[in-house]
Amino acid sequence: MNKRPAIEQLLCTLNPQQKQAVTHGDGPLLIVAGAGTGKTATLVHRVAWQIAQGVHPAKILLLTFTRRSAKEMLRRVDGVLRDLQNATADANATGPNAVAGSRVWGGTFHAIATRLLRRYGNAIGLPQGFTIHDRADSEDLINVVRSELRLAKTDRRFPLKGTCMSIYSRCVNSRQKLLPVLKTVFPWCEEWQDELKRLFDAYVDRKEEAGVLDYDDLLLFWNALLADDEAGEAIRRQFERVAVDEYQDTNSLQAAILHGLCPHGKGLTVVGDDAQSIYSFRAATVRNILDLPKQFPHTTLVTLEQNYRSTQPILEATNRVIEQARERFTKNLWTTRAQGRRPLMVTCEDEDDQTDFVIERILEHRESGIELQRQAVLFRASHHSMMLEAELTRRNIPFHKYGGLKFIETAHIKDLMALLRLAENPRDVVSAMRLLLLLPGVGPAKARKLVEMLGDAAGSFQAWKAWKPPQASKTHWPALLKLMDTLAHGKKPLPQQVHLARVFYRPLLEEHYDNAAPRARDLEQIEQIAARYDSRRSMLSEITLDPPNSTQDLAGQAELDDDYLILSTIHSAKGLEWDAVYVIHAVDGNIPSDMATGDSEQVEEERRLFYVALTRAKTWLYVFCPLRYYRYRPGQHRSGHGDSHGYAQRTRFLPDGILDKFERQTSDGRVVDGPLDVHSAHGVSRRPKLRTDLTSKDIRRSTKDIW
DNA sequence: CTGTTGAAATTTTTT
DNA sequence: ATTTCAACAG
Repeated sequence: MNKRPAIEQLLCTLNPQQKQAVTHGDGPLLIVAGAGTGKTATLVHRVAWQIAQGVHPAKILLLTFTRRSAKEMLRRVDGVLRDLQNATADANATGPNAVAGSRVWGGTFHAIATRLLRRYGNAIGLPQGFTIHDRADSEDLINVVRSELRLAKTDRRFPLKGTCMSIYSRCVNSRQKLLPVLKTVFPWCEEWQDELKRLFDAYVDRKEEAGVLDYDDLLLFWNALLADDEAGEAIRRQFERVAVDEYQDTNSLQAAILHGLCPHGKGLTVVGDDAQSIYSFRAATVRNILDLPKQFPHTTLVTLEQNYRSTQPILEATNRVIEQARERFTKNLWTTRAQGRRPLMVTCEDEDDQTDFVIERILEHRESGIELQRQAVLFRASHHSMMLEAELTRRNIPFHKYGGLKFIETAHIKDLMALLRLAENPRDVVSAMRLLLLLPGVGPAKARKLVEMLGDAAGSFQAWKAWKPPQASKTHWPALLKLMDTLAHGKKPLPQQVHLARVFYRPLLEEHYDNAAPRARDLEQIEQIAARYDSRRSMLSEITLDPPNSTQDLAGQAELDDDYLILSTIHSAKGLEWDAVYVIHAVDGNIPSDMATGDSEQVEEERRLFYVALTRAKTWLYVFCPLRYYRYRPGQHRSGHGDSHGYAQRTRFLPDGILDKFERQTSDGRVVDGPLDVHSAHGVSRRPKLRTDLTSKDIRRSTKDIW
């Protein structure tokens, strides 16, 4: 087995720290990797190196934060392996392609959990065909229980379903009891402790009866599986090596799973950056990464500090931002990309101004050779990009938005999915209720009755044959019976099943929603992509675990050769990089979000979030601060604009002391030198009009008149 | 029992 | 602006 030359070749592109990480043996390894330090490359090479050392690919598990990064990593692992094989081909050292055929296991915790539970689930009494509830479904089910327990109408207001779900989820993911969770995270719900307990008990029972798992269950059951003597052992044997990306954003339950996978840390590699932990709202805890060496005493620590992404001026600015953090982060990022401009802080008059300026700059950069795909606009909350989206659409600039409301979460898609899911799992009460309530003349009472009938008949839709539908659903009902009968057999090819469901649903769609036509087109898209899945079951789980962001996303390759701009929430931008990055709405109240200024822990997380946004930039970085925000006061008539507005403050994460790391401009192109005067942006002549005829301000004015 | 209407409360980030 | 809840008409 003489693979030395090829491997040496593989390693020569790495710096000494990266090399150390890649060639580390099988003791527990913690890689603390600052932003842009080649963390993905290191992880990919490590996997390749392990395979070259004789570990079978199928025995390597790669846990990533998103499906997107899983795909990217697997692609790159394949690439490196191919290189390796080509290099060793003549030495005939690789043997009969042990490698090319079988792939590394890769995916999110939830996706991997699903695969393992389908395979080993019966060891802990899980039905083969369990369906998965997304967040909204889980809330619906908890709402059913909530009203059954008559918690909905108490004299004092009981927490809403979303809040209940958050509390439950927090308990599961942080592996804490209800009371401490209430005390620390939901203090205003503390008085409901007993009721919440009853609620959660009943909720768990209902999931069990329905043969359904929610997101939290996927982790919970995976963890339970590892505790099972036989199944746990089988899984541990299956994975000799486990690597986890973005470890700073894992929670206690996920840490427990890792412990179950690698009881003594053998074969475990963990990568992360404590300065980039931004998911505490999902019960992620930075303690996981900080305490790993305590958990596994023999842990080797490797720190990556050489940044390959950004220019020196950008790094200087971002380093200053994170230095302000209450907890000190010891890494000091440096780069050899010395040349480059300081990041630009642009003070705009208002959001319209910001929109115009951002678009103008994007087009300029594109003209100078940076295609749209290599540019991204980042923002704190999904709706912050609404005006920009409207303007981009108007100007026919293609864009792709990540984060925010998912296409899959729209009502009509959920309706169709509920129908398919009920066929897959007739015990899925939430799906059944959703479907039945669509029928005219059927309300909660009749729907509940029908669900009960279905349950008594052990999920056979024959049970509905005898039921007499209300007048309004005379035609729908027989059609539904026929449809469910066909789908339940599951004999027909999947695209045809979706087609039948779609045809049945069409009239209901028109009855329930105003704009039926575009919605119907979305459903056609679903039918189109159905052919890509092996089975209805895998289609349903994959779509709930990896929700496509848009129909374009679903369509997949079709759009790929077109160039499009990236819009993304900062959270969704994690781990990615672009040549030009525009951070918009960098104003107190947005960054940090008003919702998160309660305690300093939260503010610190918002700071890291801002840091994540800034460190996405390779060459060009823009930060925008609109000064004036229009206030929407319902009831008060607004004539024209400017009469009801407020002034915003630049984000507190860019205090005066670090502004020298930025170039500063107002949106009319003037460079500002002295301390920023809030009013300096006013009354100055506007810069020349853009190449298009109207500015967004004109548009906004015209839409105001319609209201 | 269903479907509609109006008033009141809430308003982020995601697997 | 959207979601939730209670009250009322059919």
